[in-house]
Amino acid sequence: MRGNSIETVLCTAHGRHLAVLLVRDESKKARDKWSLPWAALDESAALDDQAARSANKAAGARATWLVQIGAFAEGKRHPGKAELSVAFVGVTPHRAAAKNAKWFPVADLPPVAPRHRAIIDAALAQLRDRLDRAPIAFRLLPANFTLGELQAVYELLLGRRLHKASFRRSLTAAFLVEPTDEWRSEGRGRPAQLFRYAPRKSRGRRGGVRFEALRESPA
Amino acid sequence: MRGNSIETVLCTAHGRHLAVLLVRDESKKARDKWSLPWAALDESAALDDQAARSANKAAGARATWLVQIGAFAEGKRHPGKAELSVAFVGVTPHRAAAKNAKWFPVADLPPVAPRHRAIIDAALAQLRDRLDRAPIAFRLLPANFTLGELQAVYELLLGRRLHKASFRRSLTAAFLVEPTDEWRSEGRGRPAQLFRYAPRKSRGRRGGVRFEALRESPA
DNA sequence: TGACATTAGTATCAACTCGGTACTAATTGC
DNA sequence: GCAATTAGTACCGAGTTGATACTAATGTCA
Repeated sequence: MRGNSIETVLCTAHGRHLAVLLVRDESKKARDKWSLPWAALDESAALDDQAARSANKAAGARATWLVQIGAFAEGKRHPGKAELSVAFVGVTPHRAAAKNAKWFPVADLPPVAPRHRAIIDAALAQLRDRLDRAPIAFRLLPANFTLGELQAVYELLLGRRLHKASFRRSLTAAFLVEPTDEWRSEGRGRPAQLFRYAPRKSRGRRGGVRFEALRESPA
Repeated sequence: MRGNSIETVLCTAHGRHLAVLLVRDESKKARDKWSLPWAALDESAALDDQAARSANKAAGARATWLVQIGAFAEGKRHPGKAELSVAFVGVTPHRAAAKNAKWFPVADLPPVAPRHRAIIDAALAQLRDRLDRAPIAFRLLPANFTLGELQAVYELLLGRRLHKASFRRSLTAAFLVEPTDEWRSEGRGRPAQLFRYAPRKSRGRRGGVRFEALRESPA
């Protein structure tokens, strides 16, 4: 193959782990058994649509959020020997994977082709980076969720604990969720109210400039 | 041409305008005279290096910050008929453009190929989006700059006025700049002290989650 | 030369925000 | 009923924000 390919890093929250969907690569033997879902690039269709279709086929579920993260050329050992790989990252609520596919916790991935490894790393970095600009955490959860679950997803992706009262104050102040009249009893303890993602747009951004993030990667 | 291409959106601050570098497309006649700097993709070199070289050649100046923004396939009328365009956005302090190249204010761009138009729009959106995560404003300015100039760049890119005292408080609290012993007298008014970008890294991010940005594009 | 306009930079303060601690609420298990 | 457990809230001190108003240093022009 001398053309381009399209690959999708589909992520979900699986208990206390963030998981990535990999598919069994039937064309190979013992090593490199797993790879990202990929397909040869079809010049006649939009990139987004191809990625969505590819994710849907591999996971058996629609990606509830999906965005392109870029083109990758390095790491020659691409499964299909594509010159250029256009990569996407997406999320979906957790459910069982389709045939020949499996969710792997990101901390415990099997070996994959070097270019796929680079794509996965970039995808996870983007997921963290865009967490406060795109509704990633909300799309990772089912339509109705408890605020505890939402906070757990944020903590999972950010890798640090958050203050419960502050988290809820900010959330309600942003008018991003609204309560349903359902409650979920999870064994012991008081039942939690279910919420749904229902953002109300605001006009224009307020507030000052936040420089703190610049101290992390001051290239 | 049936391969891939690489294009660079190089930006600078030109007075009160944000400007993009376009090059004269010699192969065409009256219409579509201008296009983004682009080159056929060379499979043997890293994407970043090719983009840096291309920007350097077109502007006659090094891009002080450069990052890939993705692959573009839509808008068939690419100047070189490339199947896929890998696009980069970069910034550079303002200086005169090289031969056959010209800085255009973003509000007053000449007609370009549809794919190039899409790339420019995406590049500017990324610039705004990454302003608080990458040192874009600092790289847009010369090595030494006044805090007034820095604030003006932020206001230009954000499209809104900022509060002077708050801006400076946040900036010094983030340990991103340090004063030089130079002062610049800009005609009338008190001279301004020159600063340089000299970030001191911090360990780990603090603070809660900011949901506000989610209310802008609640897809 | 001195008032004045102009731009740089700082001080003060009230309102707001954040995060720690400790509380109340509703459920299960014994 | 009572302890244990999880959900959700109240309070409060510390820190941050942004409006206003101030001081500082220069050029301009009478």
